[in-house]
Amino acid sequence: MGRIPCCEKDNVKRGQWTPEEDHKLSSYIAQHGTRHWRLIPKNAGLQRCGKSCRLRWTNYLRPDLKHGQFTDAEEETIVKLHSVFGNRWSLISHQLPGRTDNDVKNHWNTKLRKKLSGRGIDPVTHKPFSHLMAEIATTLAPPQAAHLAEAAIGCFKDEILHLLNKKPINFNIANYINHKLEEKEINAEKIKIGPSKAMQEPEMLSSTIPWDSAAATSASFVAAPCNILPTMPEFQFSLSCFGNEGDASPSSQSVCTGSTVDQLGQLQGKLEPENGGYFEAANEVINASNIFSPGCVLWDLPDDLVTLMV
DNA sequence: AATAGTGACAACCGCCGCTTG
DNA sequence: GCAAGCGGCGGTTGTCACTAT
Repeated sequence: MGRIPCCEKDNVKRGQWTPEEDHKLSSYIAQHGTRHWRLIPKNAGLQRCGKSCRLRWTNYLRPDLKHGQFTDAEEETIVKLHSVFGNRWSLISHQLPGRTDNDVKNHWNTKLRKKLSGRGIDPVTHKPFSHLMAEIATTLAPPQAAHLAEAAIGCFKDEILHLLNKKPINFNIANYINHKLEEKEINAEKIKIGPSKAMQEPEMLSSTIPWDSAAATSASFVAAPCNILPTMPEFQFSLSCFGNEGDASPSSQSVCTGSTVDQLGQLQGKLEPENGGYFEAANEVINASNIFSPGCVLWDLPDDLVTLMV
């Protein structure tokens, strides 16, 4: 036996509120207050459910509400509080005068979540994606870790997709390698770049001139075969930078397949680019100079996962 | 110009816990 | 102590405007 509904569904209006309805509700509440929501629509002459009236009032009509854009400070507060309270929107909104739980929730779901993802941070745990993967790798035995990692990637699929689609970083490996072959001197530090920097300055990665080591911190990479790959004269990865400083630990090796960039040849075999020569060059550079340090991981995603994502 | 896709926001739904009789 | 009712909450869906194709 369920609960008795708070109003008779057949006799109530639903959907968008009209200005007239807003006026009726506001006027009534100004005179009588907000006690007994069940009685308010009846007394105010509204064909609405009491619950609907309450929502309309608390989320929109209340005079103390702010209706404009969220400020940077407000966003920062939301992110901080969300890292502590999770989806306790009411709790969070109480710290933001003039904002309702619905406002905060909507803003989080439409903007902040993606913003965090764009920075390589899992919006649920507020940890860098690479940390989560590394945790999985270090806490579980390889078979379970691989399984869980696949599940995790499934969970992060939207975020990863967002990164790949919205913030693509086309790393022109050919130009980079050519440049490095000329230099004959590779410093692993030079290929480490902080994710935020990378997001801000993607051209650093596509430039024929390698990025500035001054910008280097550390990073892990997710590599998925780009669908433009076969058509490009140069081999390209679609790379997304994850992680923060300190990520470059051996434990952050790929838990999907156990492959690191040392196994680029395998990746080559999988992808079968027409320009395999670049892989030879890549391996040469890698072997000679440790271009990708062990901590810099190419996530060699299983084909079915890639298919899912792409 | 038409259509599809996306983002932002508003509103609804169902569950839960507290209050009240 | 118990059940009904209410208000609050978080998740989900609907709607509209704007943008891209």
